[in-house]
Amino acid sequence: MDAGDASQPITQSAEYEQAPLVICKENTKGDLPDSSTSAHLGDSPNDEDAKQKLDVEISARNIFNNSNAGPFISVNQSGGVQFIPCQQRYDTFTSWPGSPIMQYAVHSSNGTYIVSEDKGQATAGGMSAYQISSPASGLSQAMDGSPGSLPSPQHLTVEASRKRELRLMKNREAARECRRKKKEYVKCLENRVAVLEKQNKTLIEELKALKDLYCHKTE
DNA sequence: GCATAGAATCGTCAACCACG
DNA sequence: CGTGGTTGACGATTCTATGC
Repeated sequence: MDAGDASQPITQSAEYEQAPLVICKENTKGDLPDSSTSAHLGDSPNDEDAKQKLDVEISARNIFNNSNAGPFISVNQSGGVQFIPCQQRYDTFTSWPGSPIMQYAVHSSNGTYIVSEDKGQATAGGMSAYQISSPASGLSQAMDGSPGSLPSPQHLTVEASRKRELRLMKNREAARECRRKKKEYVKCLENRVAVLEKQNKTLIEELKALKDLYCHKTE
């Protein structure tokens, strides 16, 4: 769509599909750090450690804070399992207390699981990611206990719980995607305003020039 | 450095809608 | 009519800017 075409009505779906023309400089916790932003580099932007830290942060955010990352679970050295709220993922991953030995993140698009075995390795950008099982087969069977047997009340409870978790996970990701699209839509509108304002200014100047020309001719 | 207000972001719920 | 996707609303949490 031509951003300068003001005569076309704006439909939400069309705008959502369009790539934003205005790239807003943002650096909020939920978004990836802008390369031009030095806020995360500390006091010395040229410092090598600081640069590496920024790379690590970008990697961590890419993996755990964007739309591809689902629920996040850690297993500590004593075997305890911890569910980590989405908002705490990034901080947890980059400054982990208690040295977890394993971390899991469900990959929504293909149902695989990302596994990090070593905090230091992962935060250094060398995170190992591989497929463990699909939720539809391995994990769900492990949770159900005995596939093929008659459903017991306990089984039904577990099944209901699993369904709820699945629904929550999907809705979580849907909300993320919805917000992303909304942001994009707003950016498109802002860009449209900028283009139309510029166009308006040009037309006003053009009109003024034509008026001057006309006045000189009639004199 | 600390306290605080406001902004930003997130997960969840509920309502709505489209589809099979 | 059940199911799943989308999105507004809400409360919780985190981040950021500002004043002291």
